[in-house]
Amino acid sequence: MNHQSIKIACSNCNMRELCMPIGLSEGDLDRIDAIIGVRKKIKRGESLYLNGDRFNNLYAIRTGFFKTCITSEDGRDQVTGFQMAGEIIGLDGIVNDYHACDAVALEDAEICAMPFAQIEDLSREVNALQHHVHKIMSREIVREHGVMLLLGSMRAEERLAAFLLNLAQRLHARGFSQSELILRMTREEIGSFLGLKLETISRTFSRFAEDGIVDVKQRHVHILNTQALQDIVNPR
Amino acid sequence: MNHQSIKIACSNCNMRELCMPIGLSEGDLDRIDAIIGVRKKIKRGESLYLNGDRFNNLYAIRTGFFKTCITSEDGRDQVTGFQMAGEIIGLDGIVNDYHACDAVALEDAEICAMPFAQIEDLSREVNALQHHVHKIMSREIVREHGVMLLLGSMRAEERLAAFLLNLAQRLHARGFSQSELILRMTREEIGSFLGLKLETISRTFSRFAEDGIVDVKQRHVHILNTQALQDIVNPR
DNA sequence: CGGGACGTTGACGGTCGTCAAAATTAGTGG
DNA sequence: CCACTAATTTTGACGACCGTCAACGTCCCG
Repeated sequence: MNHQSIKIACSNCNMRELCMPIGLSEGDLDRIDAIIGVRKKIKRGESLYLNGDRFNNLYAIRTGFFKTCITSEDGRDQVTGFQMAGEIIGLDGIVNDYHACDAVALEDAEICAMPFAQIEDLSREVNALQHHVHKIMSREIVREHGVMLLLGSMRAEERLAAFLLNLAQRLHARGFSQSELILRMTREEIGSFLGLKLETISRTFSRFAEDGIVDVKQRHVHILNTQALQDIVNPR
Repeated sequence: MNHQSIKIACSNCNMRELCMPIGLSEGDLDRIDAIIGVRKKIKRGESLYLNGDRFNNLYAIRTGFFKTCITSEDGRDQVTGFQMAGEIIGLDGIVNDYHACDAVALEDAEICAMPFAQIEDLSREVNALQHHVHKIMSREIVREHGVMLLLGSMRAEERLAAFLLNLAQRLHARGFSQSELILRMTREEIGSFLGLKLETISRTFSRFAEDGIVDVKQRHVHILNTQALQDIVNPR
């Protein structure tokens, strides 16, 4: 598999500052580079792993966009998150050695597979890596607390406003526009994540558009009034 | 502070198999014992930590019952979980060095404070401890996925049935009855956790009682028909 | 024994889900 | 490149579920 000319390495990955600890020495960075196993392309619609798959790797997203979702016994579906470049997925697999959700690419994507056993080995020697792994997991726990607040106590407009602001903020941190974004997921997937039906998502988008808060053309969203969205999320 | 006769040690803690990795050597267990800093009593209604508090410790619950909750800027409240003996809380603080939620005792409780810096130090040397910490965090992530499914796609009856089954199962794992339990939290706190209002909790309890599924007297709950609860959660 | 917190129940209304149909877009194969 | 089908989105009408408001009942603790 040596047919690519570009060296695969965290050291020259432009997502480094997002998924790696900062202030690593050259040597330590090289050691981390060394445990990146496979770099793989995932086509839109394909899954990186499925519920029940044996857990071996964490995955760093290099490019592309994923959703993670769980399905209950009786077929209920819940999107638990949307992940973009620089984010780490697969943490759900650690506890039982089997993945507890599906990770599906919403657009063509590239990931770096990082064998978790090697991460544990190396993090015993590189303190910054150890702490970084802990922070990533803690961040995910805190993020999910926020989703619980959203699902447990917000109305449809508030949920969608919070969702849009969160997406825009994360995209902006990656160098994209603060106000223009392309949704990589369907209304149904947004609804599943937000605990609403796709019709409600569509209607709420239409209402935002009527109110001049956003401009929506299918999956192209232009946020015209960020403050208004914030006011919807956090009514004084 | 040497006024207690009983030695405080994981080695003689009856919650050990719940909060410690299994198969540790005597020596390793002693080393873990050594990092347990303070054992503290928390009275009902008092908080172990609050949102914004500096993060220093993880806490193992020896006895008692806690809730964790977050409050949004505009005063919305969300209970993110209920924790009982043998469970670890405080993981939310790792990512930013500040706690991101409140932990409040719902009955008089005792906790062991474990300085996280020392946990990281020791887990570099004791592989089982390192992996155990990872598993605890991953378990919390997976648990929260389940809560998201509940909040995002279940109706009131289903949520309460799932909640009761979960509580009963965890209490049973601690040697209590499978079918009888005492709720340590108010209807309002149950409602906050389940994304429902307290009146809905009360009404749903009444409906379960009418149907002969549970016997409810204030906070005493007797599950008369576990299968019926499971059928409510997972309709065929 | 009294007061406050907690719980129950009823009536009513709003938000969002359900069902349905039509419009628009995306994807596929000829 | 176009035709055709499938998938997605929008919009409307209606109803169910749960929230809101209110009153009352119960328990606990000082």
